[in-house]
Amino acid sequence: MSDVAALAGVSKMTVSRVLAGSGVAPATRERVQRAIDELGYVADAAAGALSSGRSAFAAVLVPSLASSNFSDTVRGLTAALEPQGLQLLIGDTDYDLEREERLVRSMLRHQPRCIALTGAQHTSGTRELLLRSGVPVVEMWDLPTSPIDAAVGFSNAKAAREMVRYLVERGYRRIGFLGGASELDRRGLERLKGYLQEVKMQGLGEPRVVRLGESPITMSHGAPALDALLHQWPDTDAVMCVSDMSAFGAIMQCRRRGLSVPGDIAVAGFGNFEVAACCAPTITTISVDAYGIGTRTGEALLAALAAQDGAAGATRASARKSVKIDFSVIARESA
Amino acid sequence: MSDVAALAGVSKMTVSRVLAGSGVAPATRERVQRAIDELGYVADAAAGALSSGRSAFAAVLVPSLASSNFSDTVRGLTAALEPQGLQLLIGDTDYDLEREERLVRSMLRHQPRCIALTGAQHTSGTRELLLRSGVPVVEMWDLPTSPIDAAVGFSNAKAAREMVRYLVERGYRRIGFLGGASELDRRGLERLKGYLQEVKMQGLGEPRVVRLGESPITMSHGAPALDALLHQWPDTDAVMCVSDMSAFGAIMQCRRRGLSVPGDIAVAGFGNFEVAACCAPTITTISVDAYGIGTRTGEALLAALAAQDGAAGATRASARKSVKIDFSVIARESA
DNA sequence: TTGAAAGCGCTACCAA
DNA sequence: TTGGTAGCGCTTTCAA
Repeated sequence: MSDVAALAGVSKMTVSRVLAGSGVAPATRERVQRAIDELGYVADAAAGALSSGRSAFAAVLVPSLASSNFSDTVRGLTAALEPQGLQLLIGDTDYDLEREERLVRSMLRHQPRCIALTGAQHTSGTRELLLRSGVPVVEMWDLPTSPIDAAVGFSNAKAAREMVRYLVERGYRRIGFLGGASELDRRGLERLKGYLQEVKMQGLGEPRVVRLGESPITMSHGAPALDALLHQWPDTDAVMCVSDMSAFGAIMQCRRRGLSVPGDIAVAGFGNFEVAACCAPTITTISVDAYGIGTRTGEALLAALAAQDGAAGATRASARKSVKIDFSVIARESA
Repeated sequence: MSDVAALAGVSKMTVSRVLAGSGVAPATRERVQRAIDELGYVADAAAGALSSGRSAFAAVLVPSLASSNFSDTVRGLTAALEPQGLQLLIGDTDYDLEREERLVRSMLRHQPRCIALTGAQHTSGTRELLLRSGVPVVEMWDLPTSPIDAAVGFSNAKAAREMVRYLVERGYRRIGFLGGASELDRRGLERLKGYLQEVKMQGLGEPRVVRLGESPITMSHGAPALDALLHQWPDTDAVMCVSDMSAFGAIMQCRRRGLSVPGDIAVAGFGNFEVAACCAPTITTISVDAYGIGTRTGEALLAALAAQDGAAGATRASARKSVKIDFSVIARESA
């Protein structure tokens, strides 16, 4: 920066002002800009952060980047935060709460302005780190009973119940559920819980649950789970799956077994992934606006930052609100 | 840090050493650690970076986080770099070279130790920024003719040619190609180029190419492209697709049209995505080790950093080597 | 509108 | 093994 200042014949302070875009005479500004371009100067963000006491980072933690659900959410966050000059610091927890804590600690070292986490469950260490840091936090994809700050999500249990009701309305009675195996995937467990509640409520008899393998749930979970379900309960007339991924795997397995979908057995998914719209048959599913969760989270984060800047009295508690995201059953061919 | 030092009854320097893990007497170390825990102290990475002149960041740019290809590569990079204490700074270029340049500039402000880019094509501004920064660079997923530093990838054209040869061996002659529409997706264009070369080489007559819509190629591109292909060349006996995504869409469309795969028409994909293994029929494809590209890139980056530390004479040129990643045709049911 | 000085929190370096 | 000092490259604050 000294070099730039010398070349432009101004002080470092003026260069700093040009970079920040604040009150500099147009002529001076242009001279400085020319010097910057000529030298290929790139300002050091670490020095700026240290000096000003505020970084330009926003931290985001998702369980998996490979899931289109979460990568859509990250895109939404990017869309909301990047125009405000925030740089995303993205971390992949791999559905591991210990790893989440390590990542939170590591990200906190960079003094992020705000942080977005996935889910309502975290280690006590994570909560403590976050609380101590004083950084605005938004939890996504769930509606925690005791949120750290704010939350943007929906009730996975309610969504699953809605799907059961949809299937019942369509005349299905012997409904199975594939998924919810892993303690790590709380959202999957919530969906299972919703299924169990509604099966009881509707008096559909004994629940028919096949718990699949590890998170994240992938397409390949679907086939063996369907086989297991039909082995134990051969008269099952509909299956709902914890995710469109496993629903797809199940449908392909039906095809291999010579079962028609939904003629012999109906199959429903969750998430409205691309495969649900493209598969033949198209897959009935729950649509959730993953991208919207990202943008809404971004907005909540920005609001918290604005509150911080504005009223010094704006307490953490005042920002503690939940944004409920809509979901809906998308009726397609498979159920 | 002063607070921690005071509480532990040592100097700041000793606290710094405990954090860095270097020569401190066990008793002192423990005392300091207790103080750290008690105060919930989290070191400021920006100050450390400024002081030491080196950050703990490794920058990564991929065209899209939603593609499992690239998210696998990011996982591989994480696996290689995180154990070395490097924190990934992940950016999503959205297949936009201008955006890539902006992201590179923005990341360079954080003084990353090294940077991984996707593809061989970049704006001249990007190249200049990178060259000037002096940071080790690895380009992934391609083998550039004039790499910036090092590269880890494969020839997408050669891979496509191998697929054409495979189809010819299987007796197909009237082979179409779906994809390669967007100038933005250089790897898709390379695959198209390989198809065209091999079709000529094998004397298969007029090429049958349907260029699909925008990047990234998704499942929904497959159906309309297949329709267009069969409309223009109804006697086509095999289709190769620029990606498993579109291959899947094409196969589902065949099903809707009552065409059996591969009986009436063979379909091949590219990338060995999960859907290729789970679809019925399973999809013949080109397998590329996306995760391995990530780990190999990470290793190349670490080697460059080690060289930097070691011999001061280690020039940029000395690191300029390409790592060739293997690919292979996975023969499955669809072709 | 511009400049000068102080200092952010840490680590490199040298000394004890 | 430990401590003191200097300074990293910026922004804040105040003065001109």
